[in-house]
Amino acid sequence: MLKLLGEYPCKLDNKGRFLFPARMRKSLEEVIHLGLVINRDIYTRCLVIYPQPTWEKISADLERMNPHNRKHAEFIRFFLNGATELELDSVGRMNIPSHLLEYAEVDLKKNNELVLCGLGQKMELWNKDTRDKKFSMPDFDFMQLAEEVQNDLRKDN
Amino acid sequence: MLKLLGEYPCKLDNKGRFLFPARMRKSLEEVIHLGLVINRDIYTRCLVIYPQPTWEKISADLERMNPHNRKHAEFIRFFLNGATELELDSVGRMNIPSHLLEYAEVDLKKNNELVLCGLGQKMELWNKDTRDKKFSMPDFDFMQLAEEVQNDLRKDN
DNA sequence: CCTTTTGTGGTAAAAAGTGGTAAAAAGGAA
DNA sequence: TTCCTTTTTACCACTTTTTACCACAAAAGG
Repeated sequence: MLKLLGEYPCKLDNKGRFLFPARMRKSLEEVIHLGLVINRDIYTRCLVIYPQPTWEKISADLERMNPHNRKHAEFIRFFLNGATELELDSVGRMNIPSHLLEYAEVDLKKNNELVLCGLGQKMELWNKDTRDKKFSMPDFDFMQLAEEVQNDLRKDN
Repeated sequence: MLKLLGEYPCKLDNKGRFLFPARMRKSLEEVIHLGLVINRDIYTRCLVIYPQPTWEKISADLERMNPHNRKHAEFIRFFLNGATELELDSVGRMNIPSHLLEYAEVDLKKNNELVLCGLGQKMELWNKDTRDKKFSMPDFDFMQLAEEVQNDLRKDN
């Protein structure tokens, strides 16, 4: 069972290739040979990287949707359009499609610093600036968020 | 059943590695081979170190959350991103990720003194200065805090 | 058809991380 | 106190990872 954790700073090289952090590669040892899929995150301006087994679960969910329902079809279109299979080269680099980089607000000319984060079964890839800004926003109050979430859980018991 | 207690002064070496105090290592004897997880504390600028069994309980709570609820998702993101598995080397040293050190206000250049405290099932790791300051704040009145907490307990019974 | 750009793959050097050891310091026991 | 053991510190050597380049092939443009 995958339990991806932690934050790893990383960069794009001058050709825009993304060097996958060695530590995270090790956490993925068991599954990385099956390949990775990268896609837009639905809710925020970051990218999500799924190890193949996780992606399969997501695919299964999509297949349960109704392609004749307009809303569902629309969602599926948008979602699948982003998704791309990724391969690492011998040094552990990969090419991220430019439309995805744009979505994540990454502009090679301005800034090549990214952050790769573990989220259990998947990973998130952020533009460092975007992420820093997000967590330092005045309306991001983690302590309050934590309290609210804890209360939600308590109610369920 | 773990009952971690006490305060231990400790330091980072010049490469930023944290030498786990020998006494605490002994208190952890039974479980340390399973590994440790370190994370940000939710409410204050210190780090929390969980022996694996404790971490598993926390993980179980997280899994009960709803990943499609935005608040929950946000919480999970921030919480899991901080967490990192740690291993001690043969001498009992470990590498604490730099983003966590930053969170705990530890700057290797300025100050490498830390305090590790036992808290029953988990441990807290503080920057010594931060901790000293906290306990000497004019608004930190331990006796009053104690009274309030005791009263809360009485109500619950 | 030639020139320029872009995408790939590779490599050498720099930087960071890892592991070990000797000596110093601290803690305990006699 | 003094001696002995354990713990910590300060180094050093080695390995891995990352960075910065370079070279080539394919594609694009004139």
